[in-house]
Amino acid sequence: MFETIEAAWGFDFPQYRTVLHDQLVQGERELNQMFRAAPSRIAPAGAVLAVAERPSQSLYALHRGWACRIREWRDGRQVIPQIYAPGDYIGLEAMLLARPIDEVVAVETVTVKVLDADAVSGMLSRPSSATYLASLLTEAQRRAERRADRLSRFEALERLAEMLVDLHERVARRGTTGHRFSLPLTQQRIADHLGLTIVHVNRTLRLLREERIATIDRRVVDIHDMAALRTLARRDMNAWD
Amino acid sequence: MFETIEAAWGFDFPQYRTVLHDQLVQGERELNQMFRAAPSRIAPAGAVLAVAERPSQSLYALHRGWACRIREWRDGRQVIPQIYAPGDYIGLEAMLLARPIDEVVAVETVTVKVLDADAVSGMLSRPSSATYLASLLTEAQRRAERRADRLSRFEALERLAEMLVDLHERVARRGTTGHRFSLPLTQQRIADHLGLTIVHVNRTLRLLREERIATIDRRVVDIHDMAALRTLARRDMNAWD
DNA sequence: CGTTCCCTTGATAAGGTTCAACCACGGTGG
DNA sequence: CCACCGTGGTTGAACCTTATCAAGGGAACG
Repeated sequence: MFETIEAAWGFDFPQYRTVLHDQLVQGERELNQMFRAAPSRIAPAGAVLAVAERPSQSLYALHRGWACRIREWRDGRQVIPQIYAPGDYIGLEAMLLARPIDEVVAVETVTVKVLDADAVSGMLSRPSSATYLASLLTEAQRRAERRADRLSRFEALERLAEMLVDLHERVARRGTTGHRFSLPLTQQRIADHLGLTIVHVNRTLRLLREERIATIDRRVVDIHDMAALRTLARRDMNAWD
Repeated sequence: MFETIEAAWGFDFPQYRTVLHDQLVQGERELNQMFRAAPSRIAPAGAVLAVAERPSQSLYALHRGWACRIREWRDGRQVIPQIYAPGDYIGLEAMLLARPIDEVVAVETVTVKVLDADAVSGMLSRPSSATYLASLLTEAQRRAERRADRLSRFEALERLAEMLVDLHERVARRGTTGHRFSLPLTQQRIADHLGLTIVHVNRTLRLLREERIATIDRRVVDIHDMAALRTLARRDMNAWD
């Protein structure tokens, strides 16, 4: 067995970590401030918040409603790499791209705060907020890798359970208590997100319903047995939780 | 059908894009310079370049040899979210994390250039290089999402073909011509990367061999029919190529 | 009151895993 | 020099999960 490189080469980590931490805290504050001052907009269900193929160096903060990022395959099928809940930032991955590869669509009426390209550019030139943006990007990457991991190892029931647990946690963090929340996604969209067919999503939902674990009816999720759902979601398996 | 938000709200994009472009070019130059001045190290096959659970705010440039990032599940199985070829940067996703979730292992003897935590911190405080680092993170995220997409839509043969095409492109970009290259990964590792079992990877490799499209023998890849391989890899399907 | 989404269900087939065994090759030690 | 061992690769058979094809059903909206 080999030593790690750091140990072998005598690296050490001084107080750098707390310096970094301070930068992040300050950067977060700055971003929050800018969003507080930013204009707020309303977009109807189906509106395209950001277009593929067109630069959009602006950044959104989703304030109310749900949105999702949609990637279209050339064969017409779609992939939904990300679902945005209230409180999420939108546009991080497209911020620096000349040509984004997918679009963001409001799945119901949403209100968003908008930082335009100049504001984003300004943030990138301040060390604290640039570092904070980088940390948000890191987090986004981590999310993408979690999704990849689940797609490679989880089967349908587990994927669905994981999605519901995740979404519930995200809406719960914003204050909604209880085990019911609205989720304005069609089964087709859920299938596109989980890498399944709509038929199989439907059957899997029936399973959850029959086992009295959770139901999705007319865009409303009801979690009846959170413990069972979490077990299915295998929150104990991953390395990160 | 709805207009896009930008159109509806009258956004426009001025010369910001070229400003961004200049920043990126300069940032890339700066990072290259720092790596040129950075110390070079050799690590043997099996060496752990970065440890999970321990902060490692340093950045590596893989100069020679292959490495891969390994994430361990609590049930003992492993996932390989990324394979590093010569020329790749290592440690981007862990750069800002207090607690990385996976480790990077050299799969053969490697030489790497190392930027320590202070150097990274310094880059983050310069707008141009901070922006460039952010763009590298964006690219990393994109790669992760590509992987997720393939896992959700490709079957075994296509995944394997895609991997071979991708790796070939990456070694070819560094000057190696021809359709043969060394790939020091066991079938188990390939399986962990593609989300398959070792048994099925083996069978799929046999298929590629029987069809005279490609062979992997004793850690050496031979691509006999690049056109067929690219067709299998469905490079025409994605939105981004 | 018809049209249009979206959801639901059955039958069948394809793709992948699991289990179990065997093979090949490169050490290592007697 | 050869027997032994461990790692990694190979193959078969049974089974399981999911896709595909096809058809119907129900609710919302003009």
